[in-house]
Amino acid sequence: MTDRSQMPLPLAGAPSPLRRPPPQSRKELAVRAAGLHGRTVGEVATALGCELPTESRRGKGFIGQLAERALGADPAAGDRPDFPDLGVELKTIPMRRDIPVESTFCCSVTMATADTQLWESSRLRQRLGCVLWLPVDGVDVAALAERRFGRALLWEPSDRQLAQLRADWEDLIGALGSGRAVGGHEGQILQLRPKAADASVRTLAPADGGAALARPMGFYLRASFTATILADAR
DNA sequence: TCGTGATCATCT
DNA sequence: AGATGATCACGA
Repeated sequence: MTDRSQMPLPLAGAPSPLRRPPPQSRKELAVRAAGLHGRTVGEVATALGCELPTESRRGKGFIGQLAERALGADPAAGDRPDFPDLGVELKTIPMRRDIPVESTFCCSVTMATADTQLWESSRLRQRLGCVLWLPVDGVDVAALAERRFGRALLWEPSDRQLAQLRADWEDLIGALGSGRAVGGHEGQILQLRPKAADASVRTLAPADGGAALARPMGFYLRASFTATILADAR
């Protein structure tokens, strides 16, 4: 049997950006991710034939999508995990001296049904079942191409972490479900923030006695929580 | 248009 | 400086 995952990465100059085949197991995924350790964004982009964004403002999400290609994530996963067959979600995380710099977007909130959702079947619960964290160093030190992949961590939340997540989720979704506006200051390890193309976007959400238009929101993990996850593994 | 990939930029 | 709210790119 041919193991395509062990084939050398293609050279630059390919007609279109390449994507590696999906990994067949979590083990294989972990091995691939380990292979990125120490490589720069520029090296990996060249190997896959990806062009680097020219302005930093235009580069949002680039490293995440590059990592998806390098590891063989399913581009059509939609709101399923990035590796649907493995139940694994991929998150690149910008680091500064071993500390996460930013919060981590997890998923959007279906505002209209915020009053009837349950934790166990929630989008957040599904997406955080197993996460491959891929640190990327040099966020404020190096140009995009010089930033370097760190040591990946395949993580499943502990019972305690799951309880923390659930408690925050229930508080936050409960507030939305009751028609209350929620800002980023609420939640111990999770937060709700606006998530839309711009500040004018509105969607239908529960309101006192009915429904009203509100800003679409997304769940984010606070950087302080992500720091504990990554620190536990070191 | 929505959801996912995040980072940017302003305010405190 | 850190955190919150705003914004940019892409694919289905």
